[in-house]
Amino acid sequence: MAHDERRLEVLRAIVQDYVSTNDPVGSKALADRHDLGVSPATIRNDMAVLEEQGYITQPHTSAGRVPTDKGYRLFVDRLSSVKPLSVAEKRAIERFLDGAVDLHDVLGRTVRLLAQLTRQVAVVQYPSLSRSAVRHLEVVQVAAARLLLVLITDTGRVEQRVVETQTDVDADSVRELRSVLNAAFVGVQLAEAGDKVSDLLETAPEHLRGLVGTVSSTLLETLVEPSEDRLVVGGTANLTRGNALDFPGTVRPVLEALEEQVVVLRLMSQVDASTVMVRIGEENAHEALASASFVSVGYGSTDRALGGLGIVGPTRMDYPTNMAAVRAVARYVGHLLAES
Amino acid sequence: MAHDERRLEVLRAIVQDYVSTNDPVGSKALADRHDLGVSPATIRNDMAVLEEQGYITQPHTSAGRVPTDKGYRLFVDRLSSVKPLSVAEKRAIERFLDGAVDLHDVLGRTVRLLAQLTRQVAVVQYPSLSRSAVRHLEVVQVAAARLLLVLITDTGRVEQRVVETQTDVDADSVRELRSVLNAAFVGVQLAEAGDKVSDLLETAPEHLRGLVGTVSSTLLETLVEPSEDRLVVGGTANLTRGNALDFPGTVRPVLEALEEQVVVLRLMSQVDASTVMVRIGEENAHEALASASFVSVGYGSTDRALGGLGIVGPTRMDYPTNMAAVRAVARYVGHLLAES
DNA sequence: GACTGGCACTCGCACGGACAGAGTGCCAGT
DNA sequence: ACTGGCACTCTGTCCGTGCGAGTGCCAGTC
Repeated sequence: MAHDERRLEVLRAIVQDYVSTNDPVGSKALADRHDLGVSPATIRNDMAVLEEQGYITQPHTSAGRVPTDKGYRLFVDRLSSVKPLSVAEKRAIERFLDGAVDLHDVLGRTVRLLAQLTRQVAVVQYPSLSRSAVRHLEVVQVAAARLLLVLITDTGRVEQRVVETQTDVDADSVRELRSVLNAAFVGVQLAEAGDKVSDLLETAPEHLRGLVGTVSSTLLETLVEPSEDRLVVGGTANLTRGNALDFPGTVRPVLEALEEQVVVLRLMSQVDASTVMVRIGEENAHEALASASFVSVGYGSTDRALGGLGIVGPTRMDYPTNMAAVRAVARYVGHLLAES
Repeated sequence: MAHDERRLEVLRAIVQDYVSTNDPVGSKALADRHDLGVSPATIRNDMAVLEEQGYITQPHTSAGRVPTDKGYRLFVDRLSSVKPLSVAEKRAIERFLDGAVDLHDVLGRTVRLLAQLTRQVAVVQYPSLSRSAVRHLEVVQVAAARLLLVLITDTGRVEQRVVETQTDVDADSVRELRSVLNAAFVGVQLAEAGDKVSDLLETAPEHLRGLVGTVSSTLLETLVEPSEDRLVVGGTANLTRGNALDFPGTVRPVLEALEEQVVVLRLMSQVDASTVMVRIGEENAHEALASASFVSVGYGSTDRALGGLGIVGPTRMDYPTNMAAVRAVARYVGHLLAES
């Protein structure tokens, strides 16, 4: 029906105008700025219907309309296409990320880049341990009965734990332990390392059994602990830009949620590497983020997402552009980590 | 002179009241809340003098007085004593920090703890590389001509770099390289590692010269780079508490400075472990922090500060309590890192 | 039946005056 | 040297008014 067509067109126009002007948009302004081919009065009728359907709302009687979460949702799903980045932006991504010296540096640059491109808060998750494989295990003796265990993954993460042994350990045992561990674990996915541990306990040389047991249990702890999924946050200053309507009252709860990390990590756990995920306002199912949107995607090869990255901002954001930026950065980071 | 005595007493009272009530304080309120033994009129005279001397100021004519940076400085230097922490607080520190599994965890807990204790933004610096010694150097081959170099310090930091070698390397060379490097560097302060490198180039076996050269130069880069001084920031949500007077206009520049890190790190470079450093407002000599105070101290043993930690907040803060908290946390962190 | 122009209506907001309250500075008195 | 009293200044607030934006509705037109 031509009717519905135009109504959606009106919704699209409202979203676009509101995002760019930062002001509730009225029928007259819409008619002026867009070629809808109808008069403000007609647009008003359409708006009344859109409001009834819950796509838009007015902050107060004599103000223009503002999209609701549902309105943004429809916009993202059906009314917009991801806007390709400019060549300059692609260049910027490369220039910004090349020259990173290690994983920490890559992620630090990524979060700054993303914050700068989108002018929102950026979040980047460390490659999930459970999706990494062991590249090397190092054992360093720091005291007679204390070992430092260092785990290096193929994704560049380095985790360390101190292990207290029941008895003193000599240098030979350390050497032996190191080669036993590496022989058993190198190349193994961490998610499957649990199984290997039991194997190892049986096959390990007699005199090392105790040591291997102690060390292995620490190793397992390191992996099981899901809180070890780290998050880098940047660009929080961007929260202070924008409209008073953007966050009701204060940005405080958002800042708190970002520091909590847990909240964001939970959202992040749902990403996959092929499609950009958008969570709008109340969809986030967490009070602090009820007035925020979260745009994220997994990075890594398409068949294996190593972790996620994304942005957090007001629901009033430029979704097409931001989705493009998030996707582009994720791709580049994926390449970067794959080849290191 | 009894005069001056009382005037300082008045200043102290103003600072205390302003910090706790968040409102400019007038002569009457002062007379009511403190036993100064004189009438409001007399206090007014004292205040006029204090204002003339630049210790206090009034936001506008009919408001009470507010301390200036200079006023806070005098308060910190001469009018306050560091307030000891309650037993409960000391308990909280121990409970909070014990059970940390590695350096990252220690610093993460520290920053949360400090933010919670002081209700300000907390910053913690990673142990400075230049003040750490090598505990172990690990070389992992990740491709025919690519090595991963992992540096573990006695302070628990782990740094990694990828090294591209000119020619392919075989497993034996890697092993040899590893032992040569460890023999040369283990126990050496990183600040002095530069000297060792040239020694090593001469003493290393002929066939390893090239390899040692390439690896060493990367190693040096890692250390020279001062940007590798990392910073953990937490409790930024606390910036949104408090008075409109606290930060003129917006907290934005403060957030930006915290993300920059460089600014804070430069301030942090001046800490020592024995005395708590307080920088008030304009003293920070950086525009973004002109309305903020920075309270910091070094951690580590008293003779060797490994790094710094502190808090950033409005100049209107409870200095005695916050200084105590910063010092107490630094001590505990120092112990913790010393024994690991 | 769909669209449009016109019109009355509702609000929020900016402006301005009046007012109360807080706080000061000054002065004369003890 | 201190104090009580007093006039003064300034801000924040409340209220009434007018304006403008934007709407909803209705009668009229294609």
